Amino acid sequence: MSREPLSRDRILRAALAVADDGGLDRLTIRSLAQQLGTKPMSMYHYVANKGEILDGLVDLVFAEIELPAATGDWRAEMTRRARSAIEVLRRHPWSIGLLESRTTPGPATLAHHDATIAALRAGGFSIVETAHAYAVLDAFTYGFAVQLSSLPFEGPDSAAEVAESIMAAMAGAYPHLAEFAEQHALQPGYDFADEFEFGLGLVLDGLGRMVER
Amino acid sequence: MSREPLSRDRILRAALAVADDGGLDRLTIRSLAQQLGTKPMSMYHYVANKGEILDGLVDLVFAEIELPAATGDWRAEMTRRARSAIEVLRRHPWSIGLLESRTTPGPATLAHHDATIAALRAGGFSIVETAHAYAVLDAFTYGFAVQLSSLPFEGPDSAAEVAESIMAAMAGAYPHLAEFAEQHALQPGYDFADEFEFGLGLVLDGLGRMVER
DNA sequence: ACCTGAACACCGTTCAAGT
DNA sequence: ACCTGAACACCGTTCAAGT
Repeated sequence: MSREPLSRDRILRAALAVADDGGLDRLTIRSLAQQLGTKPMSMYHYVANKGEILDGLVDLVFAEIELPAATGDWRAEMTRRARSAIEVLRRHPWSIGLLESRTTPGPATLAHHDATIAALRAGGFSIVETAHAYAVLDAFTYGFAVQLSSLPFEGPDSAAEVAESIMAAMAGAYPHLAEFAEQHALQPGYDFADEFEFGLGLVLDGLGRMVER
Repeated sequence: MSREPLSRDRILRAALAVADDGGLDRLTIRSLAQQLGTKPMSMYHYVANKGEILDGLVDLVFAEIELPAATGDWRAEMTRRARSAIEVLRRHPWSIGLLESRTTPGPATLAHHDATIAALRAGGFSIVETAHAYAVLDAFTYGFAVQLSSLPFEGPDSAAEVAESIMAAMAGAYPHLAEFAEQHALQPGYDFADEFEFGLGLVLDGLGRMVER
């Protein structure tokens, strides 16, 4: 089928595709080789081991996040960056668990850090303030992505069904949780993703106060 | 060696010990059996599969986090809870990647959620405000734990050495990142963990403003 | 009832061999 | 130079058998 020669790039793009539609568990050297129309061992000419593929994937995901610009309007740029990051992590939920375990940053990852620092500095943040801002922004954004990905339900329909049954057993032992679920989280219009804008606004407001005083 | 009979509890405690000193990769059914002085298949009388062991581990970790009390002083209770969570996650870094992938909460997990909601409600938070607060607090706390665990270095000594060499290659391509690292992150007294209190304070201040107005 | 040996269908990776 | 078959040391889990 695929007659173009193997390459590190082609391997990584195929790995991204496999992970996107089967999750990280489905991504094995063997399945990857099959998807590429080669044999497992062929790939070891382009990557040292599976870890290097995972590192490459993390960098591919980072590359999809919009880079902030050093315009001086740090709030607009950080908002755009955070929203883009959440979108990208929703698109590649399998990557969330990976970002934490891989400690060898690739070029796109480094470029992303560089652009973010540049945008904050251009907005008037000192180096110490930049450190504060970066830590709290990324902790919030990344943590929110984790929460989103670990919600037990996908659609708003299944949510109610799944939870309703748990609820009955729960009401006695966990009254506050039960009340919260019934009156809020299980209501028709509820979407946890909406909490992102509140939290992001809260963090950005706090940072605004930090630099103004 | 160990003559006390096998039990779900004994299996989970052993699994926690294995994960604590070898990481999650080292925790296999086979290694666990050996640690317990039994054979792999014996454990299937107490747990359905490995996933159930992982679910149990997550609940054991949750059980270690201090429960907030419904005293009305929500800020003190949320501070205590967040600090405790970070401590616990540092003690069991392997669990961080697990919390996200396991979607069947155990009793300690549910009790934790219940107590947190109760503490916020007792502090005067409406249900909607509780949802806001819980989302942003947990996103920040959990995300910060992830950042901490993915730092490439442990001690403050190795930090400089590891990074110094990267820095040289980096300075050209990523000038802002290089400047930031040199002038801040690689300075002797720097400890990323210190950013936690800043971020937590920022989030709590924001929540305080939300409930006061 | 509780435990376990053998076996199955998988992994990532090494090593020696093909073209 | 690029690719690959066979093999090794692992996995989690099923199934049938032991006590």
